Amino acid sequence: MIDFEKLKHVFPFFNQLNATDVFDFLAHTKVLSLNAGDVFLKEGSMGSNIYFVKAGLIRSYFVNEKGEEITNLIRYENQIFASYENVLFQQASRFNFQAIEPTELFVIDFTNLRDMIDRNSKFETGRRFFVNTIMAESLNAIDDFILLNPEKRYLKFMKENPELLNRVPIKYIANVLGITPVSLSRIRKRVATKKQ
Amino acid sequence: MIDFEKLKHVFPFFNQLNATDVFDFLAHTKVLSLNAGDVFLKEGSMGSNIYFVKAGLIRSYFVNEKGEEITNLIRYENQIFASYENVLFQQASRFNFQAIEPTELFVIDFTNLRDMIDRNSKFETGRRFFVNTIMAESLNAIDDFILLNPEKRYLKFMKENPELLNRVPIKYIANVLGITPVSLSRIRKRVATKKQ
DNA sequence: AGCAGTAATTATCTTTTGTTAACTCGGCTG
DNA sequence: CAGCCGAGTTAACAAAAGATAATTACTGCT
Repeated sequence: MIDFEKLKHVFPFFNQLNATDVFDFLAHTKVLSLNAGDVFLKEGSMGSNIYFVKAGLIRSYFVNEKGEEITNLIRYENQIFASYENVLFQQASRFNFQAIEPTELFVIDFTNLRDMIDRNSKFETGRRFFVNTIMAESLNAIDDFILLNPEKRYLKFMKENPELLNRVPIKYIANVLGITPVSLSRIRKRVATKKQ
Repeated sequence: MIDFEKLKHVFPFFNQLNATDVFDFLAHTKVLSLNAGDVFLKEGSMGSNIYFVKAGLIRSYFVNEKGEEITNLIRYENQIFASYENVLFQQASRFNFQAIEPTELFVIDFTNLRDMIDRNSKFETGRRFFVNTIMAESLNAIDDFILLNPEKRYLKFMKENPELLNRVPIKYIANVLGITPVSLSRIRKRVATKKQ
């Protein structure tokens, strides 16, 4: 079942919804249950889904010219994500999306959401929240790349996502930080010895 | 005067506007004329303006703890920008915005734009275009930081903005690329000698 | 023209990262 | 249980970037 308390925490606009609104919302959502390793959205595929992580952990990645998988996004509980190409531009997804752990996702079809918005303006707040959240994250990420060196980016990432260290391969984190796994390993050692 | 042909080129939704729509739009825009060096939007200030560069060139920057100005955005003709904190979150701008050359900007108050959208749904297309454009740029920029090393980022930047080299101090470009001006200078030398 | 101030390059040295490969450690499987 | 495989660390070297300072190139100004 859906944990509405968490939803309210994450999506402020939920507080404004009455029972009818909630029913309306639920009618347009699906739940997707995944096993660890499942790729549920493939590079090249179309769609207009927005995902909300109810439980578990996913990553987005692609395969570079050397055949290596490069992870560019990690999402876990109470976070929201989408294939931006799909949702924003009606284009094929550039990335694969894979569950890292057993994962439960809410799936909201953005096209349906648009219908809902037309019928109920309260949902507009939710849509805007989604877009603004992604935008804010993206802009902050860019500023971090401009401002911080890899070590500082790692420290900030760990501060903001302390639990991830035990849940994903470190090489995924290295990818997201824009450095090699070997270099991250050295940074981690450096940081560990610095602390004492 | 406004160059509608250019506007149509940059903003597809303009093609859908009739004379009345255009009049409506113009009633909510202002033109801002700036001299080189003018700071027209200061860190800490509020507002909800979206800017369109009619002519000239601007940058966004902030001052770090060492007192150095760090440029994080450069915009020129037919590009659109805003203080995202202002427009998306009704918060104080984190950055200063300065004209680098004599510059003419269209200023569109986003609050007014919202009124316009309510009265005329065609403008919704324009609003979405603005948001999607910024979003796409941001997401691409992040992928570039993850994927490309400084040299490749520089080459890509120059390919996409060939004219900028002669119009802004190179150190601004270095900032945007997330490297030091000294390092960019070396990269430029390396690239130049490689070519022959 | 001469001067001043800033930008850009170059030089030198230190630090960090990339690359490749070896090695260790667990987990998984036949 | 032995063997395998992948993740993570470590090592060694090359390449690149940061920091600082000196030098050169430009621009604007009087």
